[in-house]
Amino acid sequence: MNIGEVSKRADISSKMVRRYEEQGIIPKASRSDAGYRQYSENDVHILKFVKRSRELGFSMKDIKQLVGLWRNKGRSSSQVKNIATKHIDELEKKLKETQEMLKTLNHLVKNCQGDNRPDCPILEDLSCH
Amino acid sequence: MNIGEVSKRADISSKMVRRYEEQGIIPKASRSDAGYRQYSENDVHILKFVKRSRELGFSMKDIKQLVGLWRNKGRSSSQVKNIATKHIDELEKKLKETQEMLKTLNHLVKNCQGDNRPDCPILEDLSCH
DNA sequence: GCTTGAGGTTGCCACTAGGGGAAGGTTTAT
DNA sequence: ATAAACCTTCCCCTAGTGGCAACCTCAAGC
Repeated sequence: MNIGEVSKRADISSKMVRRYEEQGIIPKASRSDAGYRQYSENDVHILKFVKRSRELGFSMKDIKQLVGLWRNKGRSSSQVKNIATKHIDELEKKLKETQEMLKTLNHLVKNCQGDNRPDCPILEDLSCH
Repeated sequence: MNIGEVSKRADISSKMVRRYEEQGIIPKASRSDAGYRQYSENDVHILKFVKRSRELGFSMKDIKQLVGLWRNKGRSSSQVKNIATKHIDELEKKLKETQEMLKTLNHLVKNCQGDNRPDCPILEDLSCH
């Protein structure tokens, strides 16, 4: 399988497949005589794993570790759980920050007339802190 | 005022003050004979405006427009409101995505024993989609 | 056999909003 | 006079991706 095929099957751009290889997230692909990367069904499976991990917001660093654990039958589930728990903490922090921003922004927008006049509570807030 | 002073007063690194100038977000500073950037109270005010905007999550592109509107007394508050409303929409989209991730992750983590055994529902989820 | 088009290769630049540091000039205090 | 603190520009780094350019290869049609 060439990179175009594996990329279609895993729904990941060829670009990112090469990048994952560079970063050591997926094993180095073997090459054809012409230097084309060659892939197997197993590679599709790994790439789908990576894709699903990205969809859950894991960083590349986390995903590298997760793939390693996935392929290591001697792993402890506690190692996986630790990575996921840390990730949850980070997402919750970001969530709270976003909620704070939205709270303020919604309040400001509600009080802004949005007409032709220049008076604007949004700008007033931004300029006074 | 040199860049160090203005940077302390606005609580923005000197690095970013220079960068905001490059990007046209703040006006180009005049220079001393030695080439040092010179700032006024008004520049501190603009930089605080930028900082507050960042705290509310606005992009640099948005902030450039917001600073322009702030300094333009002929503005319409509707222009400001439009920028803020679009930003709210984007934040809400991100918020929902993060909540979705958290929902899944919390469910997976809850079902993972986190012990010495290799069996792990988190890895099972990641490998099956 | 030759051309054309699709798909592969590498490498470089861009974006988000910054951080770090080198190499060198200036100012200020001792 | 000299050292410390400050300024300048320039380049590289972060994470994750898109896009482009130059070049190579493979398969199909004429």
